[in-house]
Amino acid sequence: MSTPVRTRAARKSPGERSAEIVEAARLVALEQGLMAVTLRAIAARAGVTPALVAHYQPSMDALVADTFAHIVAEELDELSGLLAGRPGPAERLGTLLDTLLDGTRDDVTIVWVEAWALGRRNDALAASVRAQMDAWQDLLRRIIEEGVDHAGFRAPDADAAAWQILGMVDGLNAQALVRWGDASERGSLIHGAVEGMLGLERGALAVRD
Amino acid sequence: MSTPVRTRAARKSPGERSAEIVEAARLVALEQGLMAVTLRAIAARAGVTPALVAHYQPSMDALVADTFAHIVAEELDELSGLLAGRPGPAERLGTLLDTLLDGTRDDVTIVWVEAWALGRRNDALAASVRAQMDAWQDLLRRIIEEGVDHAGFRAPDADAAAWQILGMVDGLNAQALVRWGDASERGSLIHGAVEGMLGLERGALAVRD
DNA sequence: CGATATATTGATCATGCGATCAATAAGGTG
DNA sequence: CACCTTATTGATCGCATGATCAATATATCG
Repeated sequence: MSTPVRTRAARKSPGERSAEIVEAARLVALEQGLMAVTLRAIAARAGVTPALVAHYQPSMDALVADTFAHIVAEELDELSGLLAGRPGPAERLGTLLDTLLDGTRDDVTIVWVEAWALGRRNDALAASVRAQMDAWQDLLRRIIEEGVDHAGFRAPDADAAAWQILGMVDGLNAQALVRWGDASERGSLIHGAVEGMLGLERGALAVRD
Repeated sequence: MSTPVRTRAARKSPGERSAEIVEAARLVALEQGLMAVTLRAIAARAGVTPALVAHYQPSMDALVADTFAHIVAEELDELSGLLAGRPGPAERLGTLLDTLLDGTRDDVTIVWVEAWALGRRNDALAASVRAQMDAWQDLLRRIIEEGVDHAGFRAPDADAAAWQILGMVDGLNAQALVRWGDASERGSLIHGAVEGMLGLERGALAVRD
């Protein structure tokens, strides 16, 4: 067996150790969901004792909330960077939808779904979920507004359209957690719906590489 | 305090007791979510010992799956009955959307959200979720097909449209679990989106009583 | 080099979970 | 009424959770 003989963890500065613990929590959440983010799971991941994890965190509720925010904010950053390289609103919107529904995001989706559920009993998590929802809606809304101004999008209310699209993305992804899901089928669903909602012709959001 | 002195539960037939336990599980799930469906919670609700609840159920996984199916199927039945009284496809679709997003369904929504999450580790539950999703999509698809035939709906693919709408309904409801939610705002979002997707004029799905 | 501050640990507690089983008591039957 | 089937229970096990704290070991500083 490869059961490593546990040796005492090297002494490190609080800042460094704290960052390691947050990172371990992030990995646990992505691999097994937010509900699996426990003192012991994080400790095992970080090569440390549960007591040390507890020592660095005020409470599990706060740790779960931080872990959620960390995961989602990081993905938002990455996607923002990816979108910056796209020429126009239609390409940006198409890339965004394809990225969010490409079928390789179940790990992040399960984090969202569990956050909605756990948020009912974890106020800090609920606040974090609200903030992240707003951030994503904001990104989407800006693209739509830009498209209305410069790419022929027809959206009388960009704010509402952004919520509608975000709702459908979240709903389809959540459903896909349990349903056998052909990613391309899901992608086609969201493309068709969004093209219809924004008055675009079919295929307008197709990503051409 | 009103802590009732526990007396031995009256002896009942297996069928009757089993039904009581299923009903108690249903109430627990609606009040506190699927994750709170435990032997002890059900037992307290049914006025019985945990051992008896265990005696009547093969496993908790199966009990949770049954509870989910019971709750969702019952709601589908009720809604079907309600829709039967509506004159045409537009009225049926409008009533369906208003019912699903009227802001008084958080108890059922939390059951759906937790079912998606728990379904990853409970095969019976996942199968049940799939079946119920199909049933709801079927109801929606039939209404859309009828609308295309007789009420001017423009949906080249009724099957896809039903999945799109169901995705948006589930997504918006799940988000509303954590977000302060003005129900009328959500209703307006979904009405607007669906009217756009089906080529209907604004207000076509408004429910007129 | 020795002293001090503190990062780290092992042990332990209280709680809640599903599950099991012998013991008990209630109801139906002869 | 007596018997016997079985619905119901209390006790208990093994496991996992978050939390706490005195004890220990290590890095840093004087």
